[in-house]
Amino acid sequence: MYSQLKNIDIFKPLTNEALERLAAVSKQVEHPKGTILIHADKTEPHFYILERGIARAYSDGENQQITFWFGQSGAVLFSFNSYINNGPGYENIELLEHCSLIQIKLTDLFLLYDKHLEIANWGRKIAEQELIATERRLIDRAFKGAAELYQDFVDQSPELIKRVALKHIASYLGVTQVTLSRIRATHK
Amino acid sequence: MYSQLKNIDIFKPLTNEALERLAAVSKQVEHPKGTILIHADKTEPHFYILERGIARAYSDGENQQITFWFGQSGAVLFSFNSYINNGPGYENIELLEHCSLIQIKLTDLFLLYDKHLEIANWGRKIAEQELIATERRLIDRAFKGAAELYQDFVDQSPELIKRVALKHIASYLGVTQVTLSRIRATHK
DNA sequence: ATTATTTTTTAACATTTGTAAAATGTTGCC
DNA sequence: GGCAACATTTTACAAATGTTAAAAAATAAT
Repeated sequence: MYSQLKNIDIFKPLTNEALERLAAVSKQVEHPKGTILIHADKTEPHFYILERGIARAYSDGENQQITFWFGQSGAVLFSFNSYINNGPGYENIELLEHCSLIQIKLTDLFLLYDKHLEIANWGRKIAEQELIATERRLIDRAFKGAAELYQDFVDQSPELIKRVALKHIASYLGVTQVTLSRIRATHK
Repeated sequence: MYSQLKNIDIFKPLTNEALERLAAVSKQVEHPKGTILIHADKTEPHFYILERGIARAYSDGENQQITFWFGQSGAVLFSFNSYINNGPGYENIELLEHCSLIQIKLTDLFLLYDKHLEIANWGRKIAEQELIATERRLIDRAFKGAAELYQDFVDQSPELIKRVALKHIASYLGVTQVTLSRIRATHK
C-alpha cells in the first residue's frame, strides 16, 4: 500500500513516516460505473481518494437532481457532513465510470488526526483547498454569465466535457439543459 | 488576553494550555465603521476573530460589487488566499459597524500549527466548518428561488436584516436590488 | 443491423429577472 | 427646519432563462 500511495499527488507532501501510518489504514477498492458510493441521509464511514475514473456529487430535489461537484483522479471524495459533523449528509456521490479508489475508514483517520501532528495538518490543508475551491465557484457564479461559465468549464476540464453527460454539466453550471444547449449552439 | 479569549465560542473547545499559546500571540484591536480590514490583491498578514460588530466580504467586478459573506460576532475573518496559499486574495472585507476584533499574525498562527497538535486540529475544524457552510450556500442557491433565500436569510439572520443595507443583501442573495425590492413588496 | 432507450437539440410560448430612470424615503449635518 | 447625500421602491420596457413538447441525434441492447 505504501508504495502505491507514494505516487498519488495528495500524499506527496508527507514524510515517509506519516505516509506509512496512512498506508496502514488504507485499502484499495474498485467499483463499477453507476455505483452510488456515498448516500445522502446516511452517515458514511469512509473517506476516499479517487485514483482512476470520474465521479459526481448531486442532491435530489422535488423535481430535479442537481450536480454540484465533479471529481477526477486525485480528488478527495467524502460525505461532508459525515466527515465534519459525524451526521448524515445531503450529497450522493455516483461513479460515472469504473473507478479505483483508496479507501480509509473515518474512525482510523480521526485517530491519526488526534495523534499525529503532520497528518492533522495534512487534513487541515485538504479542507482548506476544498474551501477555497468552493468559494471560488460561488463568486464565479455571481460575476459570470452561463456562457462564460461553460467556456471556463470547457477550458479547465476538457476531460470532463468528453466524458460527462451534458445534463449533469447544465445543473453544475446552474442552468437548465435547454439553456446549455442554446449556449452551445451560439458559441461555436 | 487569556481570560478574554476564554469567553469567545470558537476558543471554547481548547484546553487551557492551547488557549494560553494562542493568547500569547493574540491582540485586541478596534476599528471604526467603514474600515477595509482586508484588501483584495494584497497578501494580508492577519487572521481575525470578530468580537463585536458586523462585517461583509465583497469583490469588485467591472460594473458591480458583490457581497458574498457576512460576519457577526464569533465569526473568523481572513483573506482566504493569504491564509491558504500565502498569496493575494479576491475579497475585500469591510467593517459595517465599529468593531472589536482579536488579531493574530498568520506567521504566528502557522508556527503554532506546526508545533501544537491540538491547535492544528482546531485550525482544521475552522476550515471544515467554513467549508460545509460555503457548500451549503452553493446548494441552497441551486434549489431555492430568490424569494425563499430571502425568507431564509430573514429567519436565520434577523440581526443582519436590521443592520445591513439591502443592496448588500441583494447581491448576497444573487439578485439585483430591484428584484429584492419586488420580493419584499410581494411577500408581506 | 435493427430496435429500443437515452440524450441532446430545437421550437414556441410563458415567466422571471435585468436595466435605466424617476419617485419616494431616510439619514446626517449645518 | 431644510438641504444634501444616499438608499429604497416603483415603473416601463428589454433581455435572458425556464417550461413543455416534439424532433433529431447518439448510444446501448438484442
